[in-house]
Amino acid sequence: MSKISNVRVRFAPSPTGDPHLGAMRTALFNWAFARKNDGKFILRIEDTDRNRLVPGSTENIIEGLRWLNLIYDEGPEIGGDFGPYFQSERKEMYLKVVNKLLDEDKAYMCDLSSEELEKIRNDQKSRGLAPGYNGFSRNRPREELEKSKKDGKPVVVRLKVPISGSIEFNDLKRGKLIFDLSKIDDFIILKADGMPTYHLANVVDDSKMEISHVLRGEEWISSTPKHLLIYDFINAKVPEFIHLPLIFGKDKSKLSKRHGANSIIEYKKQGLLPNALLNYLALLGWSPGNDLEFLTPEDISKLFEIKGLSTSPSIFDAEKLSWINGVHIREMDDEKLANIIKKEVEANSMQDIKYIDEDYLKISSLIKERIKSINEIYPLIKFFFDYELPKKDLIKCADLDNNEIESLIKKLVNDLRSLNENDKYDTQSIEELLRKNCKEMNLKVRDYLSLIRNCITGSEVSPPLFESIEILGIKETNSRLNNCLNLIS
RNA sequence: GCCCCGUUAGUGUAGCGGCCUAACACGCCACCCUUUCAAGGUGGAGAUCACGAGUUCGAAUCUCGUACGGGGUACCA
Repeated sequence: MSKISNVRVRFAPSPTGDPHLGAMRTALFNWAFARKNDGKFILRIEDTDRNRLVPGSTENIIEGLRWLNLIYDEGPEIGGDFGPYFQSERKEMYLKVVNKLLDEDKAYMCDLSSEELEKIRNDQKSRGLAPGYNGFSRNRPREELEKSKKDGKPVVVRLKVPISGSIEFNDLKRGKLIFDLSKIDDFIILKADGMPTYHLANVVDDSKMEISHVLRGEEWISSTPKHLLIYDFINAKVPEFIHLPLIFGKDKSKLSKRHGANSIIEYKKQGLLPNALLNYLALLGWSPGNDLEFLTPEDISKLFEIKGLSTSPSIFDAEKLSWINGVHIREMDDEKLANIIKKEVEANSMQDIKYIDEDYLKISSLIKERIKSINEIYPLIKFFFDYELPKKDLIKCADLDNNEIESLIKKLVNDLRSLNENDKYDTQSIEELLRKNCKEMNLKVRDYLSLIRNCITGSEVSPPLFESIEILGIKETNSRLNNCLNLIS
């Protein structure tokens, strides 16, 4: 596929809460589309609603994008040629546009209050009519409205939407979409507090920032005719539109806290790898067109096509996310995983760390196929660092009594000690020793080894035993075995 | 209510008029491997492609209708 030239796309969230999955997937697709076509990816903060603004959420959005490594070329803290990138800092531009619209009679002021509007709508509903603005101020003289404003009445500016006709656009994925203008109200473009509404600010900015393609959520489809109207009224070039399907929870309702984590900050805390989240998100509503499932961010940015997008909403599946996180962990280099493990140990262990890098490398290869998230690392290898004696009833072996178990462990301790004296021991010699002892006692491998495992790790589940003993060292292993001896004698 | 979008196994997707008695992946079940747990391997259950008409020699694929789901209808985005 040839590249599209001069691509400029944007991710334009409102700072009204933590960045959620759906928003991040929109960001991902925008990012991928930009990268694919050697275009620019822009972050713009749409903070025109001062009431819903949540302090800190802009920072969270930025942190989220950073964590996911969705690097933007222009944005709030890094600037760019089309700034500022906070809508609240672009008020003058909107005002200029609005005034021009007013002068050209393409917009008009209205002094109806929210309460009055509400009353009108309720009245319409009760009479079985479609609720909406009734055009109250559409033909009133401008001076009258200017006076209202001077008198301190809340005055908004509305767009003069044509009474009839239709407007259409071509969604790059969904095809031609046609809307009847008579169904569209004279909607508000400038609020009484002097802030623009989304519709106005969004169009002005996309135009001024020379956005070429708008990839946004499906919830915007029905607003698109409004945007088209504004583009037309201000004589601006219309970008291409691609509407992305929504993401739902298991019960087909909008994704929320009830469905598990929704904020991507929470996913970070849950031990997810950013690349795995990206991989999963990419597969929700998009497909490279074949059976490929393991995708790195680079793969996504190379393979991304509008054609591969889906048009129907998808349901978020935490289990598949978890699975793909496991795949990404397994695909990771041992060195990289070893570093992560080290950090997890530093964060969790009470003891002094007594292992060298080589040990971490070994641990890494032992556990990489046993974990599906970073948070599972420490519980699995805790016994290396913070040993807890097993419960008494874990010191058992087939139907042997305590005396037999005691002599069995004593023998092992002795044998291990002499193995240690011979110096060089490794996984193989440890394995040979244990298997030999097991055979001599006529025990099932399974029974014998689980006794030893329980003693040494304090748990019935652990990474492979022989390797674990090697890493632990024979001295430490024997000390633990002796502790268990005390427990049953 | 009105406007708009959508509908392939429980979930995500593939399919783009004949290769479809519908494929892959997650999940589920069984078996194999195996020192536990995993991972891996093999196999299985699970979809009359929402339903009904039509176009066509032929439809999951094209058209229309219905049902269902969702979105919008705010001085929210």
